[in-house]
Amino acid sequence: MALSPTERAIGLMRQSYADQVYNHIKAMILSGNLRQGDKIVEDKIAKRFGVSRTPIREALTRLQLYGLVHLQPRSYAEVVTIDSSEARDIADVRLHLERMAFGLLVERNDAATIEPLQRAAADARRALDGGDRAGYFEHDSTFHIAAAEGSGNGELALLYRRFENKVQLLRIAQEVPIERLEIYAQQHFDLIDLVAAGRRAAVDELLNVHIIHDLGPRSAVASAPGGYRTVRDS
Amino acid sequence: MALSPTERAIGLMRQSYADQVYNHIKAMILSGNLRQGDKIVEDKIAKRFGVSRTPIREALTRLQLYGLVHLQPRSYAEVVTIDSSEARDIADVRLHLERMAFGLLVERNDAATIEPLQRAAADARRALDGGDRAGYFEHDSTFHIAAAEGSGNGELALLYRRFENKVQLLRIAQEVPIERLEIYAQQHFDLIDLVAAGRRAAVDELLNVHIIHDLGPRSAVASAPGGYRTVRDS
DNA sequence: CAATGGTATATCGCATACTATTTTCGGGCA
DNA sequence: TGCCCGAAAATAGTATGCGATATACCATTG
Repeated sequence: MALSPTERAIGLMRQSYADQVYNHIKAMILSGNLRQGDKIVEDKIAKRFGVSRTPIREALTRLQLYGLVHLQPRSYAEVVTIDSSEARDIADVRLHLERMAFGLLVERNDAATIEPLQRAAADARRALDGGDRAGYFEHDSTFHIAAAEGSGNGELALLYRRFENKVQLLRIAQEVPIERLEIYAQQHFDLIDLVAAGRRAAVDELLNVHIIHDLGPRSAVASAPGGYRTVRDS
Repeated sequence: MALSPTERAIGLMRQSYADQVYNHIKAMILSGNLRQGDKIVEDKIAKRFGVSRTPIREALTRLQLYGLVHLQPRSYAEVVTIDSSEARDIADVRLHLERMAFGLLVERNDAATIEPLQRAAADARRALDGGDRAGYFEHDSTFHIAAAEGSGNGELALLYRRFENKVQLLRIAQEVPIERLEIYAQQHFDLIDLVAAGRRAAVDELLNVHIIHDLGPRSAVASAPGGYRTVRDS
């Protein structure tokens, strides 16, 4: 796993082992390759990757802080398990973060800013049409992260990108039926249209539908007037 | 730095060195003992604490993820510096998180939940009266964390507790004049009263004043009608 | 004198080895 | 049979050392 002379010659800055391991484990979790509650042992992973435990530990520390694994002191780590109450909490927090992000997007009213959302929405649509479930989740994630990034608030983007890990974990675990994913995919386009139209209240309402969906009521959100039915009726 | 027989006997689980170092450095940063941009060298700290670099590195990794230090790969770490643009972003995100928290508090309408806020507000007031600036910040922090905890949403509490580190760093760095702190201290009580009175819109408005204060306009927040003047007029 | 290059030093990244704690498991005992 | 206890295995926490990289400083050159 050493650096090849070629890599060194062209000055390619390689990721640290800790980075690589972090990305790999995260991908394993978010792809469902590692399931909730699965045991993670430093030594095993170290051997699998052919590195020492030191970078593994660093990667696990990060995964813990991103909320993807639970570290039992002196014992072993496991992939976090999210119960239904936590799922509601996560969705609720997410709703508020996204409302902030989309609110700022509406304010900016900048076509260039929402272009990445367009692309992500289209990619998600395509993945779904191709029956690529994992691919859909990936692009769904990208869509919402793009919204946070496009808000212009760097802290929000940072916060959201971290938080999104847990959201993605939920997406995997919930095994949402494909018909519902179809609806979500369409809502992405609707959101873009509403943002472009500057219809802030309608955006809020649609976000509520898009994010809270069938988790049951619990949130402190106030419904915006003139609820969401269809779009392009402005 | 070893564990005494007594500690072991009563089963006191001592924190790991990494934990202790983490807490200590964090306290140094949040107390202003380490200032923005200050260089942090693993070896120096290791020697100061009498432990090896390994737990130091773990502590620094965590501090980085909490947004308090910046780790330059292969170089050294430094305390993060927050420019005015980032400060606005942080305040804006904070406002939205707190609105969510206080919104849930209003909904719950539970006296027991608000009690920790009462206590923190009183402690802050006392600290300020005693001229204890650092103490005031500490209790100010506690007040807002208590609100997040009291919201009943565990994810929000988690998110806010992390985010609050940066807020606290800002509090230190901004060197707000004491007269303004007096105002803040009063607003804590006002917030509690408004929550108890169930006046959600007024809470929102006061939060806006309390958090955004003189950072200049930038936020996407809509002003609630019937702004904030005085309290106890319900 | 400024810019450039090179060398020394500072500092981190990772591997290895050791220690302390937790977990597991089997055997003795009620 | 079920439970408790103790030993062994599993596992994380920490220390130490070496190699790699970044930074700083100085000399050289135009």
